[in-house]
Amino acid sequence: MAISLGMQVDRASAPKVDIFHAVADANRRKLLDLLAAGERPVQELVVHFDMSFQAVSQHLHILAEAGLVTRRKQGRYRIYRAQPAALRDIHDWAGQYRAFWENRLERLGGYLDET
Amino acid sequence: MAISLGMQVDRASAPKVDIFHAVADANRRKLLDLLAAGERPVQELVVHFDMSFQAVSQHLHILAEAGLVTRRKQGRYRIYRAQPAALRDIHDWAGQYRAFWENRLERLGGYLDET
DNA sequence: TTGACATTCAATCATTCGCTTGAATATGAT
DNA sequence: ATCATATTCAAGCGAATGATTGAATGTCAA
Repeated sequence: MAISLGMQVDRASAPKVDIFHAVADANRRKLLDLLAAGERPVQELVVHFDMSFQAVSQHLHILAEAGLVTRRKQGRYRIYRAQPAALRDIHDWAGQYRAFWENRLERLGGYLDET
Repeated sequence: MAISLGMQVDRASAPKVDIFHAVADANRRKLLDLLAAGERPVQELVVHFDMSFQAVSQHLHILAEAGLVTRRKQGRYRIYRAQPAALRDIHDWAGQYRAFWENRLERLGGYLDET
């Protein structure tokens, strides 16, 4: 596949922001949900928020630093794409406690109180 | 069942703290992990942190407000117990993106860009 | 009763957060 | 060239966060 003209990709490196923190904000979760439906320029995301354009941009920046989105420059647009593979960590972490809501177990693992 | 002497239970009501926020802090996640092995008094939790006793107490307070732990007074101890059923919400939310890390799909749902 | 222990309450403080506004940069259209 | 568009950069601000310290409360032990 040839390289598209005027196209440049910012690759994700080592995440600088903790994903738990990135996802703690409801607006950022909403952004991820919107992007899950398909990549979008910032413009199309902003309309879903009652917030300034720049504020949305800042949230996207944080998501990018957490490795949850990547962006691609296309003309004067920045097209953001969801990259939520990192959410697997969160999924797995929460999944450790599955027994608590499935079987109403009160304890996990093999530990016992020795008091 | 008769009421145990010197025992009192603080029941969880409607959570006042968002679980995503409660879990955003690494120390609080560590507390949950410790408590998953079995209920513990604050004292036994503190030793695992490089932090003042009171700071740990504050974190436990936040976890309690999020409904992720309950506490029981036993003598002069406060025994905390994990109640991480609410983590199911987080687990389910992150699970929405499962396709991203399982099949490397780049899009979820039925949405398409109509640009 | 006196004192040690376990925990919370309360005040304080530096840092971070989420947001706003205004300037800067870059691209496309005329 | 000029101007509008799309987005980021940067500075500032009030509010929330995470921690500390000291005082207060309650329980056990001598």
